[in-house]
Amino acid sequence: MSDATATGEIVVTLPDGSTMDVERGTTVEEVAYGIGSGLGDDTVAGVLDGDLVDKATPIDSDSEIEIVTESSEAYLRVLRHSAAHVFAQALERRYPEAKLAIGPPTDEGFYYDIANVDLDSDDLAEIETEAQAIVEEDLSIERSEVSHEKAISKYEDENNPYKLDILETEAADAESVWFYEQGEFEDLCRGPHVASTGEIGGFALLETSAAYWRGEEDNDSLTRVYGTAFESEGELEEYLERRQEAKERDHRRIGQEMDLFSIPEITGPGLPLYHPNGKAILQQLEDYVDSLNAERGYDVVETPHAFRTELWKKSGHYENYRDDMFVFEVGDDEFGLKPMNCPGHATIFNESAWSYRELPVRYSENGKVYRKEQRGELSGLSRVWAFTIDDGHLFLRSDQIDMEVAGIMEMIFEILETFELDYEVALATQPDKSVGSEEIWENAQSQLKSVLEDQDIDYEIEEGDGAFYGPKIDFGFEDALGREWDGPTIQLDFNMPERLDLEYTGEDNESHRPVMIHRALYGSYERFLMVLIEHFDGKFPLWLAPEQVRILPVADDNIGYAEEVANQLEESGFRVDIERRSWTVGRKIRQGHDDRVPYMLLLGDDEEEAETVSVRDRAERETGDIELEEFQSHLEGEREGKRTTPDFLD
RNA sequence: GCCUGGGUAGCUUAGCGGUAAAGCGCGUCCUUGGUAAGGACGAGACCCCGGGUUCAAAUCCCGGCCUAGGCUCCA
Repeated sequence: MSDATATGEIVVTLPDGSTMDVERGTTVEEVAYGIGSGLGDDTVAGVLDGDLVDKATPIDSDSEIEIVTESSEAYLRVLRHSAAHVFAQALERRYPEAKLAIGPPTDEGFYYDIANVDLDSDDLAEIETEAQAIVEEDLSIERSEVSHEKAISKYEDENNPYKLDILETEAADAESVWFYEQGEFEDLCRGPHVASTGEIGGFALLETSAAYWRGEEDNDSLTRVYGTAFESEGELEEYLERRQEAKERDHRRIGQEMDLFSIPEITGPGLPLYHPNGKAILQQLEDYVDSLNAERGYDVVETPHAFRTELWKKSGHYENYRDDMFVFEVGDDEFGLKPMNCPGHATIFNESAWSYRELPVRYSENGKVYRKEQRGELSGLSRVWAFTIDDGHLFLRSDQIDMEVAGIMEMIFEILETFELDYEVALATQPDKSVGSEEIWENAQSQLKSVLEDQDIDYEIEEGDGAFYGPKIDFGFEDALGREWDGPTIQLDFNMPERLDLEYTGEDNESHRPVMIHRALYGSYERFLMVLIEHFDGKFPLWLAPEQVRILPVADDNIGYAEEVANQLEESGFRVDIERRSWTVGRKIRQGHDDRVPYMLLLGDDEEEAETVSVRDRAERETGDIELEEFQSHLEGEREGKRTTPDFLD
C-alpha cells in the first residue's frame, strides 16, 4: 500500500501522450474523474506502467496510466479474473474442504489452482452449473482492506498454506492487504475485478490438470481447473466452436485418418514412422527446400547419425547439451547420436584449406537429429525424439554477415508466402548456459539487430532465449486458426568456429576465423508437417497432396477407361488412385471428400464414349465434358505454381 | 521427470468381477449404380505388459510401458 505520509506532485502520462500533475497517492479512479466525470463513472480498473491494477490503487510515482472501462481491451482480463472467483465460490459451495491457491486470468480465460479436492469432468459440470447460478445471482463484488496480521490469522485458521505463502512473500512488507467479497465468498486478491458477478455473460469450465505450487517441481502438486469467460454468451460459443475446430484439426487425428504417420508403442516414444502418404508430403517439402538451396549456392552434404564423444566435447554439446543427448558405449569408446548437424558440417569445412575468396561456403543437409526430450513433453509430431532439420550451415567472413542473413531471410519469406503463413519475428539473446565471451555475444546480437532494422522488420526481443553458442532470429508461424508455432531460424555463431578451430586464409595471408550461421527454413520437417496439417486441415495444396486425383468409375465396366486416364496422368508424375470398390456413385464421392482429395474425375459411359472427363473438386464444384489434356495441363500449372487450393473450376 | 485421466477388433468407442459388444473399415455375395453413406452374410481381440487379490479379473490392487491434458523444458 501507499505511504500516506509521502506528499508532493507526481506526473502521470496518459495513452495519448498527454500528462497530468497529481498529488502523490492519488488513485487511478481519481485520475479518471480528473479527466472527466463520465470516464470516472465508467472506470473498472487501470493499467499502471503496464500492470493491471484496481481502480483504488494509489499512484506513488511518475507513471504511465491507462483507464480501463468496459470497452477497453483489458476489460476482458478483469472479467475473467472475476470469473476465476466465481469458480472458486462455486467450488467452495460444493466442496467446503477445498483449499484455494491462486486463480489468475490468462490470455484465453483463467485458471484456479486448488488443493485438497479431486475433480473429474462430471464434477466440473456440476461446479459449472453452480457458477452459472452465481452469475445469475448478480452478486456485487466488494473490495475491503484487511490488516496483514488479520489475513494471516484467517488463513492459519483455515489451514491454507498457499495463501499464507503469498502473505509471507509477495505481501510480506504490506501493512494491509485486499480482500474481494461477493456474497458469502471472499478471497485474498490484488484485483482488479468487475463490479458484479452478473457482468459475466458466458462462463465455462474447460478442463482440469495438475500444476506445481508456484511452478516448482519440489512443491505440492495442485489441481488446476481451466475455464474461460466472456461478456456475452455468443462470444463464449464462438470461442468453444473455435476450440472444437482446433481439436478436429489436430494433426494426430488427421494423420491417422489420412494414414500419414504413426508412432507405435513398439517403436518407442517420439520416434514417428512415416507411411507412404506422409512421406509423399515430406518428399515434396524436401524437394522444394533442396531447390531453394541449389538456387542460393548451397552444397549438399551428408553426415552420419552418431559421432564419437570427442567431437561433442570439442563442440561444447557434451558440456551444454548432454542431458538432451542419447549417449552410448561401444567397447571403450563413447558415442553420441547427433542432436545437431553443425559439428559434422563444421568438420567437413575443416577438412579443407579455404581462401577468403571462397567464402561464404554454404552446406545443406536434411539431417536427422536425436534429442532426448523429457518424456512428458513428447506430443505427436510437435515434440519428438527423432526429427529432421532442413539444416544449413554457412561459413563466412564477418563482412559477409549482413548479406548472408538478408539472403536467408529472402528464402524464409519465399517459404512463408508459398504456404500463406503469417509470422512473427523475435531476436533471442544470450541464455544463462552459454559458451563464448560477453564481447562476442554483444557483437553477434548487435549485428542481427542491425540486419532486422535495415530490413525494416518488426521484431520482439526474447531475453535469454538464444542457443548456447549464439543469438538467433526466430520466425514464429501463425496458422489458419491464429495459433503460433516455432518456425524458421537464423543463428549467428562466433563460438563453434573457435572451439573447432575453423580457419581460412585472408587477403593478408594470415589465418582467420570464419563466422558460422546456422539456419533452418522449415525448422524441422516434423513440426512443419504438423503446422501444415493443422493449417490446411489436411486439405493440402495439390503439389503436396498424397493423392492428387482420384478416379471414380461410375460402374465397374468403366474401370478400363479409368485405368487409361490414370496412366496418362501418372506419366506426368501425378499421384492418382482409382476407386475400385463396387459402391454407388454417391458413396464414392462421399469418400473422396472425406479423404480430402483435391480432384475427383468421374468416368461413366458418357465420358468413355466422348473420351472426356467430369471434374469434381474438393470444394464440391463440378463440370462435365472436359478434355483430359485440358485438365492435365491445368494440373501441371497448379502443381508448378504451388497454388494452395484447387482452382480448375474457378 | 512430476501430477491427473486413459489404453478393449485395422480405426472410433461401449462394457467395469461371471460366455467380449457396436459403428466404420476389411472379405464374399446380391445390386452395375450418374453426384455426400444400397443390401445380405462373414472374418477379425494374449481386452498394453508383468505380478497380486478372488472359486472366477478386460473389470479390483501393485509395478512397468505407452498415451492425453497440464506443470517444468525446446525444432
